[in-house]
Amino acid sequence: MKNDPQNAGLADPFDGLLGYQLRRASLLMASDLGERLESLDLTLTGLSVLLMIEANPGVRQTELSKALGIKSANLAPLVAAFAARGLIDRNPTDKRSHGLGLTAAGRDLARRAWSRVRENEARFSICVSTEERAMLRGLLASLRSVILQAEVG
Amino acid sequence: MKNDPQNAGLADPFDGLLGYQLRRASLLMASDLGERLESLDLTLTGLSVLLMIEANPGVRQTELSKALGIKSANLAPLVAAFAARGLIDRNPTDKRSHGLGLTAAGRDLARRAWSRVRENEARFSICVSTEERAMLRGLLASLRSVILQAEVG
DNA sequence: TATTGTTATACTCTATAACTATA
DNA sequence: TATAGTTATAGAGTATAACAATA
Repeated sequence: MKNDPQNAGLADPFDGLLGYQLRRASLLMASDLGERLESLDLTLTGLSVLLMIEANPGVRQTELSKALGIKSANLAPLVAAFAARGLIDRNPTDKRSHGLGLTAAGRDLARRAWSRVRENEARFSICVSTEERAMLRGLLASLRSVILQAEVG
Repeated sequence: MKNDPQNAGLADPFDGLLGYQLRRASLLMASDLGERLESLDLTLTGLSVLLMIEANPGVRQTELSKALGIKSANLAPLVAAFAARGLIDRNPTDKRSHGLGLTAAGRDLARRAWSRVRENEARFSICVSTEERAMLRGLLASLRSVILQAEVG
């Protein structure tokens, strides 16, 4: 595992902070998954794009951009690179947008990527009971509701 | 809040994944805190450096680098910039290393930064009961033990 | 020889602004 | 006018390699 911080002997002033605890846990799992994806030539962001297209065939880049929290300006080169690798195809909807879908090669890569994702989940899921997992999902939903509330109100 | 993903109408293939849930929650809180720190001219990384020095006066850069998971090559310019802003001083220990400490200006900035951190925690902590927070801390500890076990064994 | 700190450099991710073409 | 996609560019963060000074 790359870059796991070790607080050997130092006081950790962030230990009680929710945001810091989330960040540490998130970075640990992301680092492990990132390593598992290297041999597939996929980054975490690339993975999210690939699997989101797989789950939503015909999706447009603007929709993808909103769903993944990636600026459309940053999504463009990712999609272009996937197209260049023969992983996705673009079927025109109107003359300014395309519906994205996976090619056979793209579906095959997605299948192998899912396998790595399951390995990653399995490695860490032994730490988390079913109840804890449900709690996490509830926490995330609560966090997002706080945001939506602030933006609308 | 910048870049909060909105899965409007799209299937979310990652919804059940622990790593993805952690990532989403972590990025939400980090984004909020990052905005609160802008007016103090602090990034999240800069904050962690400042507060770690505050909690560990006399710490050397190598120790700081290990504790925060920042390469010493990347810590050097951060520390230099803080010194240039008059926030930290460097007291020589031997002739190749210095003990880092906060100046009066640094302590004042740390005080204001802590206030922003508490605002950030308060905004989201209404989502999390004391029991949930304890579970989260336990989860993080479990995750890290999985890593240490794999590295040693 | 190993350690501490530094410089140089490159790559990824993310952000804004400006642009083209189309609706 | 607004939308879809793209290009250019800049700022963080992080990675490795090479280096000087010191232990």
